[in-house]
Amino acid sequence: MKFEAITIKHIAKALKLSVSTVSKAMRGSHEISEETKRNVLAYAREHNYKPNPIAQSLKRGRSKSIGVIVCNIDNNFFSQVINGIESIARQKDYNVIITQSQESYEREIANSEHLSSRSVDGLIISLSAETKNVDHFIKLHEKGLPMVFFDRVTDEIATHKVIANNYKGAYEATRHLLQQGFRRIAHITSSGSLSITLERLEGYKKALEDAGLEPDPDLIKFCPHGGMIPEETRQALNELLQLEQRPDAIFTASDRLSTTTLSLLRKMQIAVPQQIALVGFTNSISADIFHPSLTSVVQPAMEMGQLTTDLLIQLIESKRPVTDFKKRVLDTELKIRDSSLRTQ
Amino acid sequence: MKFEAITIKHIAKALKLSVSTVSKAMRGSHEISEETKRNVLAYAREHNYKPNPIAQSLKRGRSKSIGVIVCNIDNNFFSQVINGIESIARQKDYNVIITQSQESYEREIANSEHLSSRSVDGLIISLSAETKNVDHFIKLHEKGLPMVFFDRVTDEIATHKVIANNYKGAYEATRHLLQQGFRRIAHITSSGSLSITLERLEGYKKALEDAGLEPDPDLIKFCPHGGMIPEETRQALNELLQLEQRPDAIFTASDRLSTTTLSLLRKMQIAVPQQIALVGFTNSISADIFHPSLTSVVQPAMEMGQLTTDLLIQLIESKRPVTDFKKRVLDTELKIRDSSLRTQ
DNA sequence: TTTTTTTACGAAAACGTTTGCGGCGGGAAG
DNA sequence: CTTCCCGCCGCAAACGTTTTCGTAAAAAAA
Repeated sequence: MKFEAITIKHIAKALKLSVSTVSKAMRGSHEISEETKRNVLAYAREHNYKPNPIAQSLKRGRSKSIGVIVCNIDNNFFSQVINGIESIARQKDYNVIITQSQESYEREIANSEHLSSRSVDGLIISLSAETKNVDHFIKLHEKGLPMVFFDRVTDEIATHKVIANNYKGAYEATRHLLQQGFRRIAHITSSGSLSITLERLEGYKKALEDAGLEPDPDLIKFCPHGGMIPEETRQALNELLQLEQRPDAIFTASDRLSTTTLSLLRKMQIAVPQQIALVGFTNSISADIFHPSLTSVVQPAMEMGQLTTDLLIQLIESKRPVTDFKKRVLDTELKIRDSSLRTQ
Repeated sequence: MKFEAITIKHIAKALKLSVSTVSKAMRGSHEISEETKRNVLAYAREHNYKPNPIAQSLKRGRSKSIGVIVCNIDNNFFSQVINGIESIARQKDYNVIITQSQESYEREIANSEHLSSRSVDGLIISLSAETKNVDHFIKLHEKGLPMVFFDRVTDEIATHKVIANNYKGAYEATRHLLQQGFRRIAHITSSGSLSITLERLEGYKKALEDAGLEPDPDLIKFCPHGGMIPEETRQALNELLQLEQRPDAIFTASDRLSTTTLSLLRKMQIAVPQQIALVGFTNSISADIFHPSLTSVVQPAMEMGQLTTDLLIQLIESKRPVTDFKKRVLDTELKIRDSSLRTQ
């Protein structure tokens, strides 16, 4: 099954012109008479001519498409980011090719190779939880492939980055729990190799310290696979619950960890917030109908996607090599709901 | 900023061969000696040669990419479907280009034009709620562009379709409410022009009739924009609540409608299921931590995506025109949770 | 009128592949 | 000693563009 489109040749033949003339007319070149341009444009419009983007790509050496590597889209934070990416890309006539690493280092490498061999013009990346080594991206970056990181970024590559103010977001979340009177606040977080993990951890610790509390390593649990393996989260939670001094609140560091933790607590019949309070980083659109409604640190996901894409396209379209790289930090918002409120 | 890759020409020059020989060697042609093949393959591997997919596309007239049009990915049903699409596409070395209609007819048209002019080899489509007319797809289909519909399908185009058993899913959901003793069961659904809407509506009505109840038109509310406009859902719900005989249960027909309805009921302080019970079509991974946990009709979303993609690729790669089109119907699963349980 | 400039267009190469065909050399068959 | 065949490889065209360069004819300047 094939589907033949009209080409510049057909127009040339029909109008008794050369292909070059038609091409120039289509692009409004000054070396074509107004009359010819009108004729060509009219014919093109009438026959719904669209230049073949593949031929254009081959000629120009640019594909007008950008690749995206995220851990997974089945998650409100990332799907909102992608909404933002798409809106800008579309506006600037770029295609978006989305791939998912599922938090796997190997799949991240496979995706980056696939995308670059697919000749995307640039890459938007949020690292997988398993990733400890970014050589695969360094190699591509050295070859000149523009890339912008968001959310889970790396310091090893000099390029633009867009992140939320994770430190501040975590600080505020923890401070809120402290203000509510909780004292043994645990932290369930993602892989220790992720930038977001460290930043959020710092915010959490600082809030404790500012309240005169010493961060307790026993209360900090890492999930190396970012919660993609449910058992991982279950174990982290179990370890917390079996401490002699059980935590009275938990601060979870990502979307998936937050929902999984809430779900587990519910299954274990542990009342939230009466027995354990909960605050989580999440962009879930349903956080207000959770049981209990979940106090959340919300990231400006859509805006992050838009900003990231803007920066990437700037990079792609810049004539001269860019050396001035920005790290844009966007503020989060703490939405206080029931899961973190001190009862009685 | 450009990023030069190694081409067949470089290999040819290095090995003192012609480009055609290299090309044939790469593809294992029988008219090339084993030794030459070995040399070429070795050199290619060593220098990490990857054929330029754009040049291949131009030559072959196929782009090895498929376009997807869904209403929006910020929704567990669709993101799970896309997971399924991606897994098969990747496996068969196709790219996936995702676009969102946001339930808008105009954006759906714009997306279909954009994708087809981007020379995708085929289209995967779930219609927008606003769409009443599918001429834009008919035109593309007549030109020979392969397409497969899923979820929200149309009878006007003869091609493969993949849907859930909406009739049965709705029937079972309604019957479950009836078995729990509810009698005035309302139905909040999407646009009346959508296939899923009609099928679910039929299932709902049939269950009522089988229980000896007459479907009451006052209890059936349509949301022409599929719930993308929150006000729409609010109004539908308000109208139901203001009936002289208030419903004692609601059956919602889509992911977004379900979560929005639950959220509204909560804001209005209407106890679920005590005052009004709720069952909804939803693939939300968080349905079990909703307040109350939401009884859901779950669709096999991932499987639907996989099946759809399989069928599309069959269509794309088929030598002869396909005339035998299938409509695959997959069973849903009713997950009974708290929101539908009769209290006392 | 002759020369120069301008206008408007066409020819051809190039982007990186794939593929039909033609050719060269050597061994087998006549 | 010819003829034929076959294995192996290169030439060139093609996919649909863009772009450089060349060149007619018309217009302007001399």
